[in-house]
Amino acid sequence: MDSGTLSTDEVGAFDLQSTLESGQTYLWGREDGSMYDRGDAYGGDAKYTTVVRPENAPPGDPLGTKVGPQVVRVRQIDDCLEWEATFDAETTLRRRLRLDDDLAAIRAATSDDSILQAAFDRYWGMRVVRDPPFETLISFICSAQMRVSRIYDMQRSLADEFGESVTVDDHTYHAFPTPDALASATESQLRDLGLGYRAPYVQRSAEMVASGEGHPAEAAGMAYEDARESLTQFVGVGEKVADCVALFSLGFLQAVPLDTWIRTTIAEYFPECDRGNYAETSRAIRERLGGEYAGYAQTYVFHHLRNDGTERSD
DNA sequence: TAGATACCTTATAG
DNA sequence: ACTATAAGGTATC
Repeated sequence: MDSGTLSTDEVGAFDLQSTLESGQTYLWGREDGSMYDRGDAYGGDAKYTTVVRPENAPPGDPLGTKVGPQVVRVRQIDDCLEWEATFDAETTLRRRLRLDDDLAAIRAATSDDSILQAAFDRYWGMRVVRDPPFETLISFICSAQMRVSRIYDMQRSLADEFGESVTVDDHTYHAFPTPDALASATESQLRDLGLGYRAPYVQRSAEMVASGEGHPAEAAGMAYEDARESLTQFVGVGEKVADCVALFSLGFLQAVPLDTWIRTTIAEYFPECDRGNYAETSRAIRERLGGEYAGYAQTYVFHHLRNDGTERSD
């Protein structure tokens, strides 16, 4: 196993638990098994694991020289991010966790509204993630009308059932399924995993990618609103899910997914931004929150409201 | 083209 | 215990 460390001196403030347990990514698991278990506790120094595929690596990433699924584990001890992996994972971690983002500059470019500043203060160091496009597409197709903890369970079930396995240190992990694997699944098999009406959406969208009809990564080079429109070609993907893929995978930091939480926030704090339809409301709240970094603002507000809004965690 | 409705499943509130 | 409601919406009519 390779290993290494990254400190805040190198990458600025970061908060691993908030980054990985804020409903942005469903590709990591906690070694203690309590991912998204509220109630049980603080995972400040928990160890997180994910399985990555060499074919998802950008040019120059040491990951790209490997064959078959690879494993990365990370934990945060105070100001230090410690990792161990079956390859030299620093490049991958910097990219996937957006460790090169200048958080202070991003915050400075967003609005000074109290709700947003409270979220920044509370979870300072949280990063927007940059997950692989296909994985993100499927995860957020599954997210429709679903709680975060259940979305996570569903992705875990998909991986266990259809993903390639890899064993490290006597522990077996499963990679996220390939487009081929999910395209070959039947609706009935997917319903058995509890996907409900999302089952045919997942199968058909996977089939589109597997057959070459389209790929979510193709939207990366487009102008933001064209990218969002393009992503809705996939079955089960409307404007909201398209924004999630744009933000959490394709690097469109201006994307603000209009979910139930942000809609509540708009009604309460920014009623003038409600323009009656998705596209116009999206533009208004994007300009209001932070323009090119509005998606970062949304991610902080979402996590803050979901974590501290209605429930008492203490 | 805008608006209403059905849709799987499960955790939680009442 | 039992029912109603809502959960990071979308497709269809």
